[in-house]
Amino acid sequence: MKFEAITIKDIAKTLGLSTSTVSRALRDSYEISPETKARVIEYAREMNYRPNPIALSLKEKRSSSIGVLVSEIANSFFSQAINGIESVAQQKGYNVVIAQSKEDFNREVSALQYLASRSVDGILLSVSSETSDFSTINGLYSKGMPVVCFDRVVESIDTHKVIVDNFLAAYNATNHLIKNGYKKIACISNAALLSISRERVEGYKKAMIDKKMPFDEKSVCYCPHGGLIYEEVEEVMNQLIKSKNRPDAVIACSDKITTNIMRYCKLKKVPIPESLAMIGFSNLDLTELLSPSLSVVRQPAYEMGKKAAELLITMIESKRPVLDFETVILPAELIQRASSAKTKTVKKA
Amino acid sequence: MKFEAITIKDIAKTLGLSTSTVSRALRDSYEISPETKARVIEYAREMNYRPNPIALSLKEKRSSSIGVLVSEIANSFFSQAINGIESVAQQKGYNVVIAQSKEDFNREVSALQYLASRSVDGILLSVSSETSDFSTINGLYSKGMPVVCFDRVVESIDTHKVIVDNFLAAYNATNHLIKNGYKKIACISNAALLSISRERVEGYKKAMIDKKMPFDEKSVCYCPHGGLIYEEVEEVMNQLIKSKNRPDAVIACSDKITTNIMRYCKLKKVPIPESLAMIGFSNLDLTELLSPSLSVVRQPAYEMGKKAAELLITMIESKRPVLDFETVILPAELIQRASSAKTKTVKKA
DNA sequence: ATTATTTACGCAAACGATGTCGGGAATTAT
DNA sequence: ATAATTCCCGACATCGTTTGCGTAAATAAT
Repeated sequence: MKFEAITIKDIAKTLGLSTSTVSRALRDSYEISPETKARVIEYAREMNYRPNPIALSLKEKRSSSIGVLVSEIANSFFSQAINGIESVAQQKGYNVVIAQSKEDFNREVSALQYLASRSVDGILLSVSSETSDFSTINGLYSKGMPVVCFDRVVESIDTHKVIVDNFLAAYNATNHLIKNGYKKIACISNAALLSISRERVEGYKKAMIDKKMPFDEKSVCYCPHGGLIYEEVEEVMNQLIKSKNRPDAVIACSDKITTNIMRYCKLKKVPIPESLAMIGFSNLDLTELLSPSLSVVRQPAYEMGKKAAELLITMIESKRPVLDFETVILPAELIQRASSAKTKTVKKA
Repeated sequence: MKFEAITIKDIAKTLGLSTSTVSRALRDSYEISPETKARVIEYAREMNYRPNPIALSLKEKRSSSIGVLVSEIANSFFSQAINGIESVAQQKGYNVVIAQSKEDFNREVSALQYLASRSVDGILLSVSSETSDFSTINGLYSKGMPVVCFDRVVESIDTHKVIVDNFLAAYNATNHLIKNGYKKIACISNAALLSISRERVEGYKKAMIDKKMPFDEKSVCYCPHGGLIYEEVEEVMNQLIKSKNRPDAVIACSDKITTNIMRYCKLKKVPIPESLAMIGFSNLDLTELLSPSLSVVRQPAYEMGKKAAELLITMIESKRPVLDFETVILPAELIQRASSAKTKTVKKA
């Protein structure tokens, strides 16, 4: 099947004009007589003419589109961020091409290369949890492709970045558990490579040390696939639960890890918070409806997307190379609910 | 900022060849000598040359990309469907451009028009709940743009369609409530215009009539925004709860309606299922973790996306106009959990 | 030695739109 | 009446790639 849209050439032919004249008439150039303009505009409207964006892109060397590369769109944080990105993009006349890495390094590279080959004017990137080799993105960036990192940033490239204060968020979340009387707090994090993992784990450690809590390196666990796979969470949880130093609370550092821990506790009949308290990073909008209602660290995903898109478009439209870069750090929100509430068996510290 | 990728012209210049020769060498044409081929291929590899897809699109009049238009990607059903779509697209060498209507007719029209202007080779469409005027999509389709509808279909266009057996799903869900002893069952549906709404409401009605249950037209309610806005669900629920014929169970016909009813019941302290049983259409993957665990009708979203994408790509690649169309009807899954369980106060019917 | 064929490459057109340039006709100035 | 100036519009090149056609040189056939 083929879809043949009307072109400027078709209009020129039927109206007995040249393509240049039609083009100028449509762009309301002063060198076209009012009568000709009217004829052209009327006919174009009638035939529902739209300029071919592909031809424009080729000519202008820009596509008026931005690429977004995230690990998964079926993830509340990212879909909310994309909403923020779209709101800005639409307003500024860009459209958004979304690609998923699924936390897979090879998919990330091929997605980047597709986006790169001039089909987008810039890229918003949140790297996959597998990625430790940044040569593809570095290569693109050094050749002049505007890139803004959000959430999971690439330290090695010097550009705008939009993140949450992960350190403080984890610090506060851990503190909240400590205040509620929990003593043996474990931390289950995303892949160790990720910036967000490091920052969150650091926040957790600092809180534990500041409050002089017993702290054991074994109580920090990593899920290389970010909890996407239930079994990796199961394994980590089994280890924690069966260890002689069984934790009484846990902080989960990603959306999927959070929900998979809840699933685990339900399956294994580990009552929350009585037997294990928990708080997790999550952007799901129904954590209040879970059983028990879930204490969460919520990231301002929509705002992050918005800000990242604004920075990217500024970069794209800047005439001269951008030299000083911003790292926007937004605060996360701590929402206290039943899953981390004080339990009677725990004496206040 | 500008990103200048290497072109065939650059290669030609440095190697002292013509663009045609380079092009042919890269496509392994027989009329290029092995030595020249080797030179060109080696240099292209070295410089990481990629053909400009925009130039290709212009020349070939195809973009090797398909457009997906859904109401919202931050919706489990659609994000799962998109995953299915992407899996097929990637395998067949297409990339996916995603657009959201946010249930807004104007956004839908402008998204369609963007996709239309030759930037995609075909469109996968699930219409917005506001749409009653299908002239844009009809116009595109009649001009030869391949379109496949999924989930929310447009009856007036004759093309491939991929849906769930909504009638049967709602029939079974209603029956399930009846079997568990509920008598006054209300149905809260998405916008009345949508195909899925009509089919689901019909299934509900049929079950009520078959089982000789008291049936009142007032027990069918509609949310024009598909439950996206909490307040519209609140209003409907207030009416139902306060009516003299207060229902003892409810069937919710969309994801957002389902979760917003739960939110309502939690806020208003309406115990589920004791005071109001419920079952809802939902593709969330943590409905088991809700309080109470939620009975759901689950759609095979991933498979629907896959099938729809396959049909679309077949249409796109078909040499002659496709004339006989398929309507693929997949079964939904009924998952019984606590929210619709029998309660002691209800005698078995 | 002359002609025919093959080999290996370049030229130019095309896709749709825009912008630069140039020029014919009509109007105004001299 | 002639020169100068507007006013409108068309021809052409361009973006990157592919492809049909032409062709010089090399080889093969006569």
